Amino acid sequence: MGIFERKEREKAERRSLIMSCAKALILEYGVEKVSMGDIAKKAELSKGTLYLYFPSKDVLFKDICDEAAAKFSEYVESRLKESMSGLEALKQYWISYLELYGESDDIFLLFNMRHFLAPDGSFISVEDTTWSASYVFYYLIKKMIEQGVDEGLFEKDIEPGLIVRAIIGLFSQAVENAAKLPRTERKPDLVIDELKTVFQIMLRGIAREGIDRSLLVLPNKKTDE
Amino acid sequence: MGIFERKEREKAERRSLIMSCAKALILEYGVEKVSMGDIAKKAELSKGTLYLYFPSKDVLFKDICDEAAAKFSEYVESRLKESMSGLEALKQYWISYLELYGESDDIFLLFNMRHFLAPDGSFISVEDTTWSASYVFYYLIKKMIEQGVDEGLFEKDIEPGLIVRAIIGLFSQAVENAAKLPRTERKPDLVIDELKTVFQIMLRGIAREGIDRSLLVLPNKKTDE
Amino acid sequence: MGIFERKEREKAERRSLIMSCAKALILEYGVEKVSMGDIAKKAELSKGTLYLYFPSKDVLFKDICDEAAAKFSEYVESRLKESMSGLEALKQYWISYLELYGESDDIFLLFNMRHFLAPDGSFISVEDTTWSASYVFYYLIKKMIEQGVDEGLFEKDIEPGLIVRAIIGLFSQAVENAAKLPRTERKPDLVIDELKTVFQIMLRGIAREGIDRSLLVLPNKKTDE
Amino acid sequence: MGIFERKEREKAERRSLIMSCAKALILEYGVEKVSMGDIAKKAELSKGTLYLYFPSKDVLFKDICDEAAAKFSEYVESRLKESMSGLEALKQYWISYLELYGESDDIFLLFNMRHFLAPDGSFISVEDTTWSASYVFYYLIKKMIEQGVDEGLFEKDIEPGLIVRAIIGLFSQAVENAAKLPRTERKPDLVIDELKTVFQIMLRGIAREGIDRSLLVLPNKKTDE
DNA sequence: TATGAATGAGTGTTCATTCAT
DNA sequence: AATGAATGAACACTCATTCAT
Repeated sequence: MGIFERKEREKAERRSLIMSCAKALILEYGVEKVSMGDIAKKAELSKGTLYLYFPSKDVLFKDICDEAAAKFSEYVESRLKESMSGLEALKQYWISYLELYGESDDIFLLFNMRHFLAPDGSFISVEDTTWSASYVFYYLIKKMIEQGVDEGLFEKDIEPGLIVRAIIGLFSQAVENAAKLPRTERKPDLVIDELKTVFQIMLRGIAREGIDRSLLVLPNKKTDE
Repeated sequence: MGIFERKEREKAERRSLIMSCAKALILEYGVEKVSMGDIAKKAELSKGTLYLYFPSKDVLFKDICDEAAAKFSEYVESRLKESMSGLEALKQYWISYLELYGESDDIFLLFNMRHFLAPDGSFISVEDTTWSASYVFYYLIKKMIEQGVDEGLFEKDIEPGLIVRAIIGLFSQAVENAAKLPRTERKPDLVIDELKTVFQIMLRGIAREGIDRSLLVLPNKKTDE
Repeated sequence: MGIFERKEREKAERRSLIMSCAKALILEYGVEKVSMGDIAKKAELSKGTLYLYFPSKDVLFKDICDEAAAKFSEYVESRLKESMSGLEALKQYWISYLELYGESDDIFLLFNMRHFLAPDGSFISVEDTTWSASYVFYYLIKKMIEQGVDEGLFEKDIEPGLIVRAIIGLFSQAVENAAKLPRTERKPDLVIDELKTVFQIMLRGIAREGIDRSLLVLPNKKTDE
Repeated sequence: MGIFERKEREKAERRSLIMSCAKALILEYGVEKVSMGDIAKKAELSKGTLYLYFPSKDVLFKDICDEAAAKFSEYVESRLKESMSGLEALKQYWISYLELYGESDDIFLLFNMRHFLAPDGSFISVEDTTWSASYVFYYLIKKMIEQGVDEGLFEKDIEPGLIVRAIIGLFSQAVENAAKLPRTERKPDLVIDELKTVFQIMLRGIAREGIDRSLLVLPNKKTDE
């Protein structure tokens, strides 16, 4: 009975090895430039073996994307509390982003690969099958905004879905642009600053008239409130 | 004396034919997927002929992009008046967008191809050489926003460059996502609505506190003042 | 009656223009790198026009080669006198070579293009149809050597044809190698020196035993005897 | 334990198959005319497969050349003895040439491909990096000649390097010209005879005055000394 | 006669995918 | 399960030659 489990575990490990090698290469060279051969070499496996774990390059890349999305979702969700207001949740989302951005490259992949993997219009409808994990992610933010609306912080007539898509889009862009630079030239702080500013502008833009803007200021690393 | 002109015209027409076939294919399948062979087939020309009009694929694509950008720039600029306030100019920009969006696909391409042509981080710096016509375009909006700041409409501490990049980014996304849909499923009105909403939110977000939001409402097709 | 002649003359001039443009390009870039398009551009003619004067690229190149050979042959022949001994004739050949080498590039082409144009073994048999002018050229030297044999200067049992081919081959190589260098780096004097040395060695090698080697020394620019 | 070796052997065989197909085509049609497609077809492999064994056309051709040069060098070197005089060594070189010429086509390629691989003037300087194996080959002969000079057989004032280049050049030509003929019409004996004569003439030409020419006669197949 | 736009087979090279082992 | 050799279609680009004008 132990043998089967070990096999399963080893299989999962291989799968995971392939994915992490692929991720490393994508981050180094960009999605378009990475070939199955490159991944195989990096993973010290044969090209054929890759196809034992993933039916195609597209699926491999999609899975990477999903995993990153799931990881981020979990990260955020684990830090949310029932008692939080919509705004607090959004701020926590931002902090999670900041933290994960510093810690791991997954956040990069999550947004960087969107164009490769979402060929059917995520701006118009993220609600589709290919996003799977991202789906959860999308709803997470959407719920925060809806809660904000309920709590009277945001305008009643906004479409939360649309806002989420815009936000995700802006985040994606920041990452993509950063990713296009040679790794050494990336200035994470600059990207983060820009993102923060734009995020804040979005929040202000959807806030009810008369809301005190100082409430909408995003924290820098830890909520200092 | 007419013969030379006719030849010139025919040449220009072929050039234009190639460009429009390329555009159609790009809109249908995305920049990355379109090959010179595809374009040749669509234009019912030989591959070799393409190279009579464009020295390389890159130049062809760049020309398409420049043309679209130039067209839009001109369109907007021709409708701007010295006397306009920053806000009025921005509204006029929006109207031009609306009108051109209905008329031609160029606006699609303009944004859709950004990734192909600006491989060095336009979010961080749109100010690069490869954008040429887009360069003008970028500064156009930037000036409008700066004027708005001067006129006391927008917050003094915003970075206009950053805002422009965010706006351009959002527009690009909308277009890209629309472009990814099978042509038949595209709902232009939906895209326009989304865009309008997001644009308005951005404007609200950068507006000085206390500014009457009804001033920032974008027109639907004609300025209703 | 003048009209026909003028036309003929103009035709010949065009032909000649094309050839000289082609020659210039061959000398600059090497035979393999020159295309019909390049030649047309240099001659300020259309590609089509080239085909009015030459049925194919091969023929054009062959004609260039023949012309150069003819020119050299004439040059040498015009300087030969009935009264000359075989050795004197050979020395005169060498002088002609030297002089033409300094004056014009034809000598370059003559040998440089051999490989392009003589795909049927000139070492084994120069006596073939494609060489035409070179044919004369070949026999010229052959006769000199034969005369040298008759005069008791060279060994009786040598095969003059073979010797000629070897000599031509060595000259060709020198030119080819010089031609491969960027024009600026060519050191004509070096090539000439090498050639002279090798030519002398060949003469010594075929001279009868006991012949005074000082007789076989080639002049430097003018026979100083 | 045999499986790895078999794989290796098969791999080497394929590599060798590709090389020999390429060689056959080069000999049949000339270096310039042979494309990767041709080679693939001849080897009954796909074009892609060729790139499994050689990273580029240039490398494939260079490898062929190197191999031929190495083979010949080895062949000659293995037959040389410390005790040999310069002249004996040169005769042994000639015998090796004769023997290998009869046995394999490599000798053909060695010289035939010179133009492809030494684009920077081997007559002027064979001493360049691209020759690799040929480099050894060149120095081999040079040393023989230098030894001959030391032993008082050859003139003191000759430049051995120049002589080697001339000799190599003549050998190349013989091969090239032979190669240009349709295979059926090649008369190896004729070529060999011509070459022998020319080689002997060169030797006589550099021999000190008064040296007995009968010493310089090259053997026909076996040293008859 | 002269043009030059058009052709189309050709070049070397890459890579996702398959399959016999 | 794992391999990696083999494939073949795809890529951007070139150029000698033709032909309607």
